[in-house]
Amino acid sequence: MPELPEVETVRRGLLKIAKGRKILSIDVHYEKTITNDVNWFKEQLVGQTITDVNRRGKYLLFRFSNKMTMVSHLRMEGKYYNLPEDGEIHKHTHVVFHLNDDTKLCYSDTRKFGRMTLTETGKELQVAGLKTIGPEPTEENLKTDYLKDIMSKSKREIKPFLLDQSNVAGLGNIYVDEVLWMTKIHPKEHVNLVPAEKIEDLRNNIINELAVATQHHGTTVHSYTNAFGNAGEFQNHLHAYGNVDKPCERCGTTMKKIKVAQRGTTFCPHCQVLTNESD
DNA sequence: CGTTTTTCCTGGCAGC
DNA sequence: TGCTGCCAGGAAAAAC
Repeated sequence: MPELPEVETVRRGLLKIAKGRKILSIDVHYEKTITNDVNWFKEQLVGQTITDVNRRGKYLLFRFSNKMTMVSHLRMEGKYYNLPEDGEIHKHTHVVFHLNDDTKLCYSDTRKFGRMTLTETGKELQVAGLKTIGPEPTEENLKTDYLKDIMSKSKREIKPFLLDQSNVAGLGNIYVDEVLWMTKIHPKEHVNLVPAEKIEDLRNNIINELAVATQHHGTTVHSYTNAFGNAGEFQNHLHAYGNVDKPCERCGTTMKKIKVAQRGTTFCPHCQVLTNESD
């Protein structure tokens, strides 16, 4: 499930194989992937050149020469891959962009959750999701005071709070479990009860963890072939996610898996304790 | 308005 | 073997 480090890895791959290429035609095999009218989508993009690919949170932003932007979200299993023009597309390929260098850029998505939305460049922040997106998890954009402020105003459990992209952009199930383990916060802790010094710690851990995971090209959970974002090996550096029944790397206590807000959640029951249990 | 629940999907796997 | 049922999960939409 691609989170910020994986999406950033995909973006860098796309720059190499798509930037500067012109779209000759587009095949759409599953119309719901495109949230616009499909014919309008094709009319706008055929003949245009991909000038750049940017990212905001987990959203990819394809820039085109006609001042249009395609917002692409991979959700659970969306992936881009490229083939020679005469190559056979894989199962679950929903959109194919035929490019002017005798290749095609393919989008496949087993669970069909991913979406593409075309909009005028400059108006992409009006697209659902981007309209309410929170700050990027970087030194410059994610300030401790901001986190302290929004956390003081909410009584939600911290796991769904951090998964909510309107609070902080880019975190998903894997990295939320990681940063909560690092910061020693129980995933069900209510955010208004987290002490100030832990909020600063949490903020630093979020920024650092996502940056380091990006350096490792992200985490590969399932192995895919011919898809970007599958080169990552950060799964070898995870401390919580996927470590159920293993000893905590800090204290040796057996890691537990529970459900928090409908999400599978792995944590250390010794290091990560609820406030009302410890006092 | 803030928060929780439901919905969208398919492959994989447990259980019979 | 083949069937049923359940699970995984990001975020929009609906419900509360």
